[in-house]
Amino acid sequence: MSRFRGSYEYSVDEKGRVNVPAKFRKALNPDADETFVVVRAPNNCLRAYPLDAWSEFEDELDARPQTPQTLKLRRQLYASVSDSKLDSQGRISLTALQMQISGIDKKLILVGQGPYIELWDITRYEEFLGDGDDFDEAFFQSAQETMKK
Amino acid sequence: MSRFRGSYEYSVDEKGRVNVPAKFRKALNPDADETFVVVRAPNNCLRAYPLDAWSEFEDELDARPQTPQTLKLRRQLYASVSDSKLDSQGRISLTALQMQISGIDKKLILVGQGPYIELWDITRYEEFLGDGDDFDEAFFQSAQETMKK
DNA sequence: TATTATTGTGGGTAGTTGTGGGTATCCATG
DNA sequence: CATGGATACCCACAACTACCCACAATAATA
Repeated sequence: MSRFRGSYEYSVDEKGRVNVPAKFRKALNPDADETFVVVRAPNNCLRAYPLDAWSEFEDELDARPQTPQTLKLRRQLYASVSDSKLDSQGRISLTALQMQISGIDKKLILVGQGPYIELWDITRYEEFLGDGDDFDEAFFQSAQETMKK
Repeated sequence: MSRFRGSYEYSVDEKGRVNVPAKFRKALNPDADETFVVVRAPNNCLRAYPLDAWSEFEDELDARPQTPQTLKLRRQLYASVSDSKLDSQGRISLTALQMQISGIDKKLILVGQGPYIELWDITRYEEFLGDGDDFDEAFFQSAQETMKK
């Protein structure tokens, strides 16, 4: 399974193309067929899933009972989904909608989050993390959770 | 499992490379693929986990339900994460962000902490420890906590 | 204490990667 | 069929990374 770690600050060109860091490309599972699925995620950022991981998620989504909630979620999710194969220079491209939602226009940051990558407009990212430096607090809380096992 | 003991005072070069003490390299689990995952830790220091140990933690993190809280924690954690394979001279490299957070610029100390290594700017480390020698107190307090369980 | 081997430090260099453009091809539309 | 817009492909330059080698410092051995 693909695992992404580290954060990289890049830029989108005027055609909506984003370079995927070489490290991420190397970490990409061959089953993913060089393809990322980009989708909207909470806090107005984007996520890029390797195709194979996304397919699994889709299967799981299909299996859910069709309640009004899941139906709504499916519609909202799929509205923003695009799949994008790495081009010959190792880039993927974002749709206009995705750029609009995420506020990405020039500088962005790609953050490896284990099984997927998050894409943020650089300004929004710093704002999100900068809201009070409660890192230490969060850390100890998490450590506690882990220990519960 | 890897076990690191002892502390070593080294220096970062202008490219952000840090030598890993020979003793630590020998203690590294072969499963770690010569790779350390460096991440921010409490008190503005850094931790280096062997890849295999870090992966276990990631699996546990992935298994958690995606609530706003866990998402934020993940982001805070991953914001500073990098993975770094030992180069041909047995060094790992720190990112600009990691050096900024930890204040490491020239001299640093690597402290073996059992399953992981802590990296401190040498000045901050001495300040942190120097704030009153409360070793005895800490020793007895911690021993008591352990007994409670 | 002398000798040798190992380990830490500091660059230099070649290859890879990121950025920005240009050009061709395809598709929808008039 | 012609036109405009979008997409994919290709190339060139700049920047960076990883690799290599040399030297210094330390530790180990006799």
